[in-house]
Amino acid sequence: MSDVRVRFAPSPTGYFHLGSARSLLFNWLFARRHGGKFILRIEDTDRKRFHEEAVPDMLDGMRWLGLDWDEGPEVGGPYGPYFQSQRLALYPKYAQKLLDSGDAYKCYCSSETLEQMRKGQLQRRQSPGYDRRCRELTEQQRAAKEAQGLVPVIRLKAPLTGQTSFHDLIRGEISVQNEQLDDLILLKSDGFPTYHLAVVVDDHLMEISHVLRADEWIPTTPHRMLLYRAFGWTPPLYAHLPVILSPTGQGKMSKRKTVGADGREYDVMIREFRAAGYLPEALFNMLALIGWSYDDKTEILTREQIIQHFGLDHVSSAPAKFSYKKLDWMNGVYIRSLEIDDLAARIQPFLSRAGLDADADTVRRITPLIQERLVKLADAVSWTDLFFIDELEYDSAWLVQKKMTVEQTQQVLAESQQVLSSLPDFDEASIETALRHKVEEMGLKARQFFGTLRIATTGKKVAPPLFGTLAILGRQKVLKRIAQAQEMLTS
RNA sequence: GGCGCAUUCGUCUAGUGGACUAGGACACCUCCCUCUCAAGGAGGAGAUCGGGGGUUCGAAUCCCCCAUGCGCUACCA
Repeated sequence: MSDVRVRFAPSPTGYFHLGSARSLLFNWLFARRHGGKFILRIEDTDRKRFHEEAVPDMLDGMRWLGLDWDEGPEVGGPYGPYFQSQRLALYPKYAQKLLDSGDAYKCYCSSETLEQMRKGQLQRRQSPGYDRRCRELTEQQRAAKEAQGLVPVIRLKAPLTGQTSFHDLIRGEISVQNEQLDDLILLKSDGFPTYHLAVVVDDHLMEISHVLRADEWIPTTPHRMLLYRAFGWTPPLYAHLPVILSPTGQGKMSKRKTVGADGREYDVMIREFRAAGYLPEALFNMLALIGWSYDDKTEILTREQIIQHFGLDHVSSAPAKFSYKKLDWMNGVYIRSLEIDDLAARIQPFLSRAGLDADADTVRRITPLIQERLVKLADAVSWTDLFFIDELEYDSAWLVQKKMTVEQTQQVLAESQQVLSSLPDFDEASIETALRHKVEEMGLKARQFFGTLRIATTGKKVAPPLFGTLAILGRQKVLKRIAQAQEMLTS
C-alpha cells in the first residue's frame, strides 16, 4: 500500500476531545504504518455551529500529542485548500453535474414544511423522511415555484428499490434496502454544500484511499456509495471504528463534560488532560488501546512500536468505555520512566501556575523524591508546596502520634532539634543515620518518631520521604519549623 | 416506530473449529517490604464466553432466532 492517503476531517464546532483524538490517531497511525500521507481537512460548512477556537485548539492538541499532518492547515499541500469554506465554489458545480445527469433534483420545500411533515409522520407512527414530493416536478411546476421566489435545495435521487452495500474493512459486508434511503440534501438553499456532498467531492479530489471514521457514521455510508456511483468515481475503502462510550456506559462519550457512575465529572477535552498533567505519551498509548490491541499481554508500547504494529485486523468492532483509572495507572508508568531532568522540567510549569515560587534547582532536587508518587504532573503541587511556603498550617494535634503522650512528643522534637543542629553535614544520609540512632536510643517506633517530625517539618500526614525532604529544606528552615511545632504544642 | 452496528471477568481486552480446566492489564483483596504515601515483590478472588436453538466427533469461535445496549433517522457533522 504505497499510495495510502487518509484524512481526518473535523467540523470545527468545539474543543478537541477524546473521541476526535482517537479517530484522528487511528488515521494517523494507519498513514504512518503504511508510509502514506495524513491529511487534515477542516469541514467548516456549518456556519451556525462554527467555533472560533476549535481549529487552533485541535492543532495545539495534535502538536502536543506528537501527531503531525502532511497536508492541511498551516502546511498547505498540492490538493488544497484544506478548509471547505475556501472550496465553496467547487460544490455547486458538482451538484449541477448530478442535476444534469438526472441523479439529483431541485426541492422547494421549506425547512418548516419538512419539519411539519416529520411531525405528522411520527404521529402516524410512520418512519420520518422526505416524501419526495418535489422529485418529479415538471418544468412548469418548477418555474412556478421559482416565480414565487422559492430558493431550492438540491437533493440526491436515491433508488427506490434494490439494495446498496459496501465492504467495511473491520465489519465486512454491510447493506441496506434502498427504500430506507432518503433523498439526501446535497446543496443547501444558501448554496453551501451539506457534509454529504462536500465529503465525497473532497475525498475524491484529494485522492483519499481509506476512510477511517467512527461507527456512528455507518448509516450515511450507503448514501456515499450512491453518490460515488452517480459521479462515476471509485469510492475509497471504508473502516468504521467503534465509538468510545461514556464512563457510565450509557451512551457515547459526550463532547462536553461527562459524568461517571460515581457522579464525578470526567475530563473529555484534550486540553483538560494536558492541564491535569497527563503525559502526551501516556494518552497516546492509552488512546491507541481503545479498540486496538497489539497482543494478549502488552499494554505499554512506544509510539514507534504502535506505528509498527498498527493494523485494522486488530481493531475491535465493539464499543468501549474509556478507563480513567487505567489512564492514571499508565500515566504513572510513564512518569516513572522519565529521566529526572525531563520530569523536573515538565513539573516546573505546573508549580509556577499554582503560584509557587519554585526555583529550578530545588525542583530538580525534589523530583526524585516524588517521581514514583505522581499520578499526574499537577499532583506535584501538593507534594512540593511545603518546600516553597513560609508558614505551615496544620492541626497541632497531628504532632502527637498514636500511643504517644504530649510529653514524649515534645521530647522527640527537642531531641530532633538537638541532633539536627549539631550535625556536621546536613545531607540525607547523615540525617538518617543520626535520627535512626536517636529513635533507638529513645526506644520509640520509627513511625512514631518520624511521624511527629514529618508533621512538624512538612505540616502534612503524607509527604515525600523525610530525610531527603529535610536535606532539601535545609537546616535553618527545619530547625525553625521544629521550634514552631514546639511552641504549638505548649500553647 | 424503522434501519444499522454490537454483545468474553466490575472495566479494557486476547481468542478466527481441537493447544481454553478461557490468557493478560486496570481496579479490588491478602501478605511482604516500609518513616507517611507511593512504588516494588508474592499470592488471591473474579467470565459456564448475553439467552435459546442448530451444524460438527468437537464451538467463545460457523448458522438461525430472541434479548439487551448503542447509533442513525436535520437545509448538523
